[in-house]
Amino acid sequence: MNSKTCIERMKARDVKPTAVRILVLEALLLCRNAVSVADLEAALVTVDKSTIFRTLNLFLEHHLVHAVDDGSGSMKYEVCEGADGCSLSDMHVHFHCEACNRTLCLKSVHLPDVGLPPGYEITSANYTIKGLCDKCSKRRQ
Amino acid sequence: MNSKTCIERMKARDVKPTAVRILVLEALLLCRNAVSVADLEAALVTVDKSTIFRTLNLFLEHHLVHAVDDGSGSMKYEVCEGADGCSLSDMHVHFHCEACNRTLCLKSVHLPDVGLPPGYEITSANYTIKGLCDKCSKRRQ
DNA sequence: AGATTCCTGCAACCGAGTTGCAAAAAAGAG
DNA sequence: CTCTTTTTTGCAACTCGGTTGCAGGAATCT
Repeated sequence: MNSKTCIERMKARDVKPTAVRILVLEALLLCRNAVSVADLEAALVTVDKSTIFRTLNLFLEHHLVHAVDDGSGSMKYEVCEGADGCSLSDMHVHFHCEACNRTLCLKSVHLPDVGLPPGYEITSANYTIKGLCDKCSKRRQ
Repeated sequence: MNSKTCIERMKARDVKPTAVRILVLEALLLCRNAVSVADLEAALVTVDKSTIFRTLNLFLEHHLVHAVDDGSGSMKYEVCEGADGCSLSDMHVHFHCEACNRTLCLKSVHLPDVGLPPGYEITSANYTIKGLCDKCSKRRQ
């Protein structure tokens, strides 16, 4: 259904749209939150773990997705929204729920700009907050 | 030399100061930056890896140290500065240099407060910036 | 001293991520 | 269309950070 937009996204970033890559990108677009390789493995039973890894790394290099380290032990991936990949200022804060193990995108909260000392070069940044999401904090009481 | 302050710190947080724990805490206090278990293992050749882990986890529970996930693949640890452990507002931004693999504490840059949606409970937060530190960015040119 | 509890070292294990290699698929040449 | 070359994929084996079970040792208590 949205395989067309998938293919277009890939072509726009110089990624050859193979069958597996379309499956991976579709799966990524389907989930609203940041997902792990294990999540993708479960969703795409026919595709091998190493292939998913290599595909995600390819997507990362071509700025189709970005990686979110939520401190859960496994990296999460998310499709870039900007037309030209994600710039740092487009990146948002993530919330990792320690109860349900989901990583939610707080898209409204952009990464606050911090003044780095001179000479420092930024390549990426990650602001992740851990705790309980609204659903889990309610359930606990 | 500062083993006395080590013992005091532990007692203040209800941690029995054993020989190994003093060694670990001393080593942590010695380094100005956040260090990994591997770093501590190298510094304390007589102490087993699993013991260092368990010691750090004990320290974490008792708020003697806090963990910094710098996205390098190995967790880093740092002694809490506040008298009463680290509150969230005392936490600072970290910079991980991808060239020299050090994790520097930008102690002057406190974690910017973000407005979370209602119902969310925070237990910890991590803001890590990756890139090149001043020394490595100079060396590259 | 003897019993109990806590701490530590060792070895084995787990899971995320990576790599080498060969088979399969796609692209290109004639 | 067929043969060759390149790219992609699956499999298995591996690395490494982190964890766990267990037994020996140290400390604490009576």
